[in-house]
Formats: sequence, structure tokens, C-alpha cells
Amino acid sequence: MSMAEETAGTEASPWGEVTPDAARRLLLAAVEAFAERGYHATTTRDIAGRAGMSPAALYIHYKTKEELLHRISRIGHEKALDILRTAARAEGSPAERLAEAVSSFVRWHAGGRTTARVVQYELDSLGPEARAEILALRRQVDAEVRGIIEEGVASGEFDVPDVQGTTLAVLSLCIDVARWFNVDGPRTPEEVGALYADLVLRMVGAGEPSGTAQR
Amino acid sequence: MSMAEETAGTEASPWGEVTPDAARRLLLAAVEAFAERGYHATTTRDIAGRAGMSPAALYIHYKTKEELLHRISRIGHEKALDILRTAARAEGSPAERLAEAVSSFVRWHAGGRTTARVVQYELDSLGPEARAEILALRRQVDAEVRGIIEEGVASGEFDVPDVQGTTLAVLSLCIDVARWFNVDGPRTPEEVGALYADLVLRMVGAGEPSGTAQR
DNA sequence: GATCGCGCTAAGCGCTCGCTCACCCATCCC
DNA sequence: GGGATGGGTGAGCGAGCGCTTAGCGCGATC
Repeated sequence: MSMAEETAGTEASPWGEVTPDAARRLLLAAVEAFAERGYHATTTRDIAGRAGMSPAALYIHYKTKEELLHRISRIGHEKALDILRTAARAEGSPAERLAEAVSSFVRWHAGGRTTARVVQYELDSLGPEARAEILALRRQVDAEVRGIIEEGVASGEFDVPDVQGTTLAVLSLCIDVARWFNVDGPRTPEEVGALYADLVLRMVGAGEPSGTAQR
Repeated sequence: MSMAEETAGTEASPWGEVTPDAARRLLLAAVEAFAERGYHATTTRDIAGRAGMSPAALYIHYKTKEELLHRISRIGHEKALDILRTAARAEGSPAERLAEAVSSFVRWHAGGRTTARVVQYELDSLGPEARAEILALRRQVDAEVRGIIEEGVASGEFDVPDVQGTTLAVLSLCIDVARWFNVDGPRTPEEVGALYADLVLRMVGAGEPSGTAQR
């Protein structure tokens, strides 16, 4: 059980960059509230209440409720992109890097489901210019995964008729984890990550014949 | 181009059972509005306006705004379940039935993205007892897919270490189509359905060596 | 030790929400 | 033709929304 724990478990880690302390507490409260009820069903009074402050305190640190969502979304997407970049640029074969990319990306979505839910599903609640900024980050996410798959195809290691379609499917699989994963469920983020990495290797035609995943 | 069109293309078909006519128009308007902006961001005035009626008209046919979502969600889940059941109980090998189940399920999510979005992503906006009813339908959806996979494993046609996990992944892949599919994008629902059926067969270890999907 | 500035609160503004109510007007039965 | 019925409207209620403003407490500064 001495696995990497940079992304799994506690979700507080990525928000260390947010200062001052009150602003971070408000952001964390907003993440929880948005994940539970959705952006539009969350009130500024609810966010401030969770952070132990009065409703007006929110507007000292953030101009609007939407700015909170924007900040959460940008930081979350940057973290997701960072996870994929690290895996994509590591040493190893395309299959090894794709497996590591998928398993770490899935671990992030499962372990930090609260954050991932907001990041992946509340995009439409942003205004046009904020959404455009986030969509640019999403295209970079897509490009990282596509890059690994293209390398595997070029080296003959993968057998993929439709690279862009398969890229979409791989990301789809990972992202949807944030929708269904249940912390109280029977699976740990690590187990889901390992299972999904195996399934993705099969999708690109690089799966081991059998027996890598247990259960 | 003489393909089955029962689920693709126009989305108006499944709502034929809703009467009277004004109630159906309101329901259709609600589906559009919920899909575009989400349940909580949609106002009853918006729904009534899209249906060409006054805000008060809504309450002649529906007790609350939530009842609209409940009706949409139940009808949608029943349709989804029906699609999967038809594929699961058709003749053919497990691989053929799984491919048909995935491709028709994906076609429904892509072609009827408006409806599918509401059905798959607005579940949390329902109250406790309505949500419980829908969750029971979801368990039946899961059971249909799991059933096909179990048959393929039993016959030795599939190689699946984790049946429940793979079932989850297959459904995940299909459902997420409703999140990203764009009607104006480069792919038709039929193309995505064929691609995803191929990918799923690879996931269960029953994929053809290569060359089934084009592009 | 008075002054200042910053983080925060109490109160509340203007607005829009889900929903209701009194009433209208075709259609239909007798 | 008179009255009942049922789908529809215009106006508006109470509540809760996002956000603002006036002022308070308190540590840092000189």
C-alpha cells in the first residue's frame, strides 16, 4: 500500500495556491456545494455558510458567484492537464504511458470526485469568454491523449482505425468516472484506475492476452 | 442510407404517448430548456414561452416543475431500457448482441442528445422518491448489459476479468456520448455507434483483428 | 495611543422565481 | 338558449435570489 498519493485521497492539496486563507475556504466550500447540488442550485448564502462566514464575505474575495466557478474550473483543468502531461512525457513504451495516463487520470476523477464533478459537468454554467478559455484547456487535454495513441500507432504497437474517435472514447471513459464513482462503493480509485487502464489497452489493440487485472 | 431510423434523427417520436396535445408541447419545451440550461437554470416562464403559452398554463397539466422532469426522466429511461432489451433478446451470438446493444444505445444518446442529456444528467435534481424510482430503472439497464457480457464469458467468446466493472465501463462510454456529441460535428450518430460497438468488442476480448471501422 | 486600513458583518435593495387565483371563452349536453 | 365543463389567461403573491452598502473590530504603523 505504498502507492503514489499525490492525487488520490484528500482533495485539499491542489488548492494550496489559493490565498488568502479565507478565499481558499470559500473556494473549497463552493466546490462542495457545486458538486452536491450543481452551480445554479447553489446559493451564495450556502457557500458562505459552509465556509463559516456571512454572505457578504464572499464578495470581498470574488467579484461574482461565477468567478468562483471559473477559478475552480481553471485550476481543476490545469491539474488534469498536468497529470496527463506527466504521464505522456514519462519514459516507457506508448502502451505503458497510455496505461499510466489513464490510471492516474481515473484516480484523479475518482479520488477527487467532488472537484472533478464540478470541473467536468458545470462547464455550461460559465459565461462565453470563461467557457472559451476552459475549452482551450480541454483541447490540450485531448491532444495529450491523442499524442500517445498516435505514437503507438506509428510504432505499430497499437491497432487503431480511428485515432480521434478512440481518443474521444478514452477521455469519455475517464471523465464519466466523476459521474458514477461512489466513495462508499466497493471499489477504490486505484482499482478503477487499474481496470480502466487495462480496458483502454484492449481498445487500442495493445492489451495483454489476459490476467493483468484481478477479481 | 436506408437504415433503421426509429431512434435516430427526430426526437419527437417517443413522446407520442403524452396527451393531451398541450401537455406534450409543454413536455417537449421542457426537454429542450432543461437540456440547454439545466433544470435549475430553467424557469417555468421559459418552458411555457417555448410552448407558446402563458406561465400559468403549465400548472393545468403538471403539478410542479419537478413533475415535468420526473415524467421526462421516466419515459426516457423506459425507452433506453427498451432499446437495450430488444438488442439483448435478439438472435445471434453474445458478440453480435453486445455490438447491437451498444450501437443502438449510442445512436439514441447521439441522435436524441437533447433528451438523453436530461435523462442522464439531471437525475440529482429529482426529489428522493422520484430519484429512487429512476434508480431502479437504471439497475435494470445495468442488468441487461451485464447479462450479455456474462453469456459471452460463459460461452468462452469473451475474455473479461471483471464483469461488473466492464459493464460499468461499457455503459459509461455510451452515456457520456450525451455530454460531448455535437449535432453539427463531423460524426453522425450511426458512425459513433459503429465505432463504439467496435471498441466495446475489443474491451471484452471479442474484437475482430482489424478493419471493421473506416476512417 | 490616536490613526489608518483591511477583513468582515447586519441589513436590505431590486429582482425574479415557482406557483396561485379570479376570471374568460369556446364547446357540448339538454 | 342556459348552464356546466375544462383548457386557457393576466395579474400578482410570498419567498428567496445575487449582490451592495454602511459601519464595526482590530492589528499594524508612527
